[in-house]
Amino acid sequence: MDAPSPGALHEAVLAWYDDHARELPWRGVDATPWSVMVSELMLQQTPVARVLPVHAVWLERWPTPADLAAESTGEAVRMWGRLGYPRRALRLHAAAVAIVERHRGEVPASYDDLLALPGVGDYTASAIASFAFGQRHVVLDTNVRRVLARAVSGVEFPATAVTRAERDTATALLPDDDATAATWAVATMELGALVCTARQPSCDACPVAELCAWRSAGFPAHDGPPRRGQAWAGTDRQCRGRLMALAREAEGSVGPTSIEAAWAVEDQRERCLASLIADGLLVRVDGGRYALPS
DNA sequence: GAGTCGTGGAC
DNA sequence: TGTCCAAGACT
Repeated sequence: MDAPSPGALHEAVLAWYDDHARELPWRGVDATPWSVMVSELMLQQTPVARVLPVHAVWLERWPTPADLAAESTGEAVRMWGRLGYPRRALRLHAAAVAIVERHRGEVPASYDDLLALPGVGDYTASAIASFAFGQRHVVLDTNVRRVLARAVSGVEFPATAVTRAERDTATALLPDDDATAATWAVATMELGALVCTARQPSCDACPVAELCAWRSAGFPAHDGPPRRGQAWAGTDRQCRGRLMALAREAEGSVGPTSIEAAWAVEDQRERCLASLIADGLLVRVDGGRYALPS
């Protein structure tokens, strides 16, 4: 079956979004470019439900980039809590510093300026420019990629990495005017997050089911390389996570007894401590103790 | 371009 | 129960 027409897709998805969009703090009337930016960094590889409480605490405490920039990186890491990938907290802090230094404390509106900030890649720069500033950008996150793969290309999952053809498809579907393009971006993301989900899509509730190329093809199963899962038990990531949890929860520094109890394998433990220090997530203090950077 | 980097909920 | 996966970035 041919790919659905852009006009039909737009109408169906935008109408659905108008009725089904979640009310999220970074979408509210009091959202700021900074609150949008904080949400985007937190949402990288992290579900909305877990971001909500941390985002609220962060914006209460650091309502502007300058407020965060004035803090220690260790405090940012501590307040990141258990969101995961704590280097994002460092990058957000570094981005706040850069915003103060280069942009007079205001989150920049241009894609290029955003892309130059730490922790901001193509997706995040496009998302901030689109959601916070109402600009027209291709916003290709995992949700949008899956929606387009199914509805337009007729396959269950997109390729591992973004392809040229995929970006061309998304570009061709982008509405012409800024405001509609921005709503289209958030609407397709929402559709992927709530309806066109990875494992059990709710096609019965999908506004584009009648237009969907994957559905009309009979839901062919994924035909690419196996999507490998992420190993966890016994990995450096697990070890680093344990060590960071110790440091976050400590009043001051953490001593060797706690550290050795947290991870028994010595060479791996030492390697991870070294990598955490290299990342700027930990510092070594006197007496073989470790702490969040002050 | 493939590996690495946390965490926890859902099924 | 173990597997999958969640608004990616960086090297």
